[in-house]
Amino acid sequence: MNSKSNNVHQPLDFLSGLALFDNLQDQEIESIFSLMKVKNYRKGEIFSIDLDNRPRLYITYDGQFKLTKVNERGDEMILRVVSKGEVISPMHFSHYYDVSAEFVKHTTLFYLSEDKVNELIKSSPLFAKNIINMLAESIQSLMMTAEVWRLKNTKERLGWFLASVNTNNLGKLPISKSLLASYLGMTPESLSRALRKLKNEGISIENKTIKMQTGNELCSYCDKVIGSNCDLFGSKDCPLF
Amino acid sequence: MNSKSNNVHQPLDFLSGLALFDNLQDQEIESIFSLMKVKNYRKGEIFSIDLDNRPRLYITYDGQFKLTKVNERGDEMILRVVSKGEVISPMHFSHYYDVSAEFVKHTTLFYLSEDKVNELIKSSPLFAKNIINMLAESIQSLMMTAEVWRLKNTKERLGWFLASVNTNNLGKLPISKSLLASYLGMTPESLSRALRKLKNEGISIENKTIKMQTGNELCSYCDKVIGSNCDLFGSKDCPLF
DNA sequence: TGTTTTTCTTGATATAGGTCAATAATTACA
DNA sequence: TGTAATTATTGACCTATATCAAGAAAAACA
Repeated sequence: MNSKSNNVHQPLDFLSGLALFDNLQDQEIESIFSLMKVKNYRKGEIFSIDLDNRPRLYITYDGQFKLTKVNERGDEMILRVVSKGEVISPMHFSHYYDVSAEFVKHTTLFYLSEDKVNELIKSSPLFAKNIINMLAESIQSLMMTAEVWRLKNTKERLGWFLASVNTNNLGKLPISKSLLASYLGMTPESLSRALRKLKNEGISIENKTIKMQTGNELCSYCDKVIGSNCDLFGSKDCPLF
Repeated sequence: MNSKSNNVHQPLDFLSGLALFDNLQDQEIESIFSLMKVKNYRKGEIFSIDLDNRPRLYITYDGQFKLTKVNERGDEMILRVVSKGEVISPMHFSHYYDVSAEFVKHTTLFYLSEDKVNELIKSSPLFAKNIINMLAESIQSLMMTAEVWRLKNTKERLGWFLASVNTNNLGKLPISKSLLASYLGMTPESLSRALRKLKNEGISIENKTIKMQTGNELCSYCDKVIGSNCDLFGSKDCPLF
């Protein structure tokens, strides 16, 4: 990748902060970085990940996009919202599985070809372990999402999402309400009604920030996976124990 | 593992047929086999995969079980039905994610501890690649299931499942109707009604076997991922192209 | 082979959440 | 700063599928 010499460190620092490069030496990361290509996408742009351009691994250097699947009727399902620092590897999906990336913000992606990734896996057991961890996280997140869709009603789904945002993003909503509705598998109308119900329980959103009356109202929507990086987790005040 | 010397080859042959051991040498598989433990489960038995006994990788030597998640209200969601030859690796789930294995048939599992698996990953890039493939397949299957639940109605869900059984299991239903209903996220009543609608389209089930009037009625419920191992796939008779 | 138990099917009814349409609140833009 | 465009909210209504209850069919058992 050709960058001006004065800002070449910025993306390198960025990469070494990612779990995908955990335990790798700086020079190793640097050599991987030299194999990467960059691509920019404008807000609103859609990029179909199909047979032609899938076999890759993408790293989100900046921006945000949603990974979606659309059926014949035009109904859309959001598989994942991918933000800065997150990795997706469509190279690990079936070659016949068509998904689309729809960019919510102006986005810069770094990518590695399937072959390069597989070479790295072969040559570096540490990198292989990081890839395994990344896939494992993806599985965990898909299982959680499945559970949320299947076993929770609209209010519980929203509560669950807010609880996770509250522990992992300091109460600041990372996405718009309509994107959230779609991500949670409901209409904006239902999200609005769910929000009203939560307001009765002391939970509200004021310009993209979660507000609570006493501060622990969302605990009843938490689970052990999202709660595991909460300050209260496991303490006597945590209702999960 | 201590087996009688005369039937020790049977499980070894079984293991070398698994994708998890692709490209590994016989002696390598043998040495992995010697690290494995066996456990038998009776039909109906439930085994909770939680903090205490999760960090493992399980191989289903024989039988069948469902991997389920239950919520506070007692609603159950089937994440996966695991049959002979299939592998699950709860060691790759979050340590706080509680799932249960409920045995549908008498089942024999082989397992490896998390540490052993991680050692193998470190020492064998080929094994690491196989683990990656296994996780990737798991991701693919979870994405498909999510799509089925979210974007298809009951009739379409059933049609999709039957189409996949038809290409991958020669039209023989691998599970009972009530288990199927639960797997497809509907009640047995809804499954029954969906089946009646499909009968009008020339698709029916007669003692656990799919019957069709002309033989291609299920094609309209197929998708590229399940269709990719169908004889018609890509031909002029395949409606997906 | 008959009897019990389980599984499946059918009909009647209930309900969560979708759709449609109108209005309100934001945000973008000139 | 005002106007247009977008996004969010509310209410009325509708529909797919769950629930409940009864009966039929199939499987298990003795």
